Amino acid sequence: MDPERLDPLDQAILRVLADDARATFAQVGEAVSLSAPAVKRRVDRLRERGVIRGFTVRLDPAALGWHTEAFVEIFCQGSTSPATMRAAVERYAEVVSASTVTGDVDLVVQVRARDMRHLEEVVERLAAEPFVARTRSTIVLSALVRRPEALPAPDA
Amino acid sequence: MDPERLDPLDQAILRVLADDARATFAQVGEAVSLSAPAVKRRVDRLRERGVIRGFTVRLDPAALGWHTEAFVEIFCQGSTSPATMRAAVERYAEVVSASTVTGDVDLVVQVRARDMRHLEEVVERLAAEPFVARTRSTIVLSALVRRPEALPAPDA
DNA sequence: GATGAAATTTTTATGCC
DNA sequence: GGCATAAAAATTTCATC
Repeated sequence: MDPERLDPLDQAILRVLADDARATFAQVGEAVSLSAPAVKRRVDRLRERGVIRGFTVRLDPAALGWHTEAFVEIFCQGSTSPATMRAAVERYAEVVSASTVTGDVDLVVQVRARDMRHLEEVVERLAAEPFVARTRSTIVLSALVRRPEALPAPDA
Repeated sequence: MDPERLDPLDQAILRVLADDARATFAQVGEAVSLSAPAVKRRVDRLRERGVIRGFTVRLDPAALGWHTEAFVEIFCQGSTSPATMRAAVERYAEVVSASTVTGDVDLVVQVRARDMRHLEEVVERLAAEPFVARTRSTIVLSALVRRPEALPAPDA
């Protein structure tokens, strides 16, 4: 799973790019004491290795019309394969994340909606999926921390 | 909250950048039928407006040493302010997201850890926070969908 | 095996229409 | 918003440690 460990320079580069993925190679290089070409070569290699999956934009959900968020816990009927759950849930533009979990709940789906009315509609659609026995929703009141980007793990 | 609605061109640009934030303005322009300078002006404006908060890198958690994930539900003693919760939870490098929620639980914290041993240690640290009465953890078995980037909301 | 300096190509950033 | 241009950055080449 860790074919080659990331050296401290790679980690530093990733931290800079996590903060600003459009920083120039020269800027990253300045932060980590490396020349622009050296940074580019390391970034290219991190992409080849799959450590870097891509680059994306961080957007303000509210500015895009998403004013409501919730965790929808789903209890499945009988045994449903993760592949089935995934295929179903993937089709929802409103689904942020979906995870199978331990415990009495089978699936936790994080949903974004325009408003309560929209959220209700999404939950109803989810509840109507053939493998869904029952749902339980928890509304997000306040998003205190949102840090989706994985950073190099702190040392043990 | 929506000072000016995003027109379809802005939405298209954001979708391209969500997929590849390092695409050149010319590439984005080709996808949305606009010249490179026109794209740049719109992107600059979207940043000024705060719709675009920044650019970041998508990394493979496993390649970085994160092999375990969990939802830790936290019950608070008495009444704790969101600011207090936030300040506490923010200091954890392992915290991906934290949200105050409706229902019997007060706070849902999404945690990433190197392994079960590390997760246990993080949960113990959280449980020892002064405002925490009790925690309940749910381990993520399989991450079916991970789509952190907010995209333009589908029309009503 | 990885780096830095220099040369070349491409992109970005601006002024103008 | 497009076009043209100057400035900056990315990318390639090449020599070095």
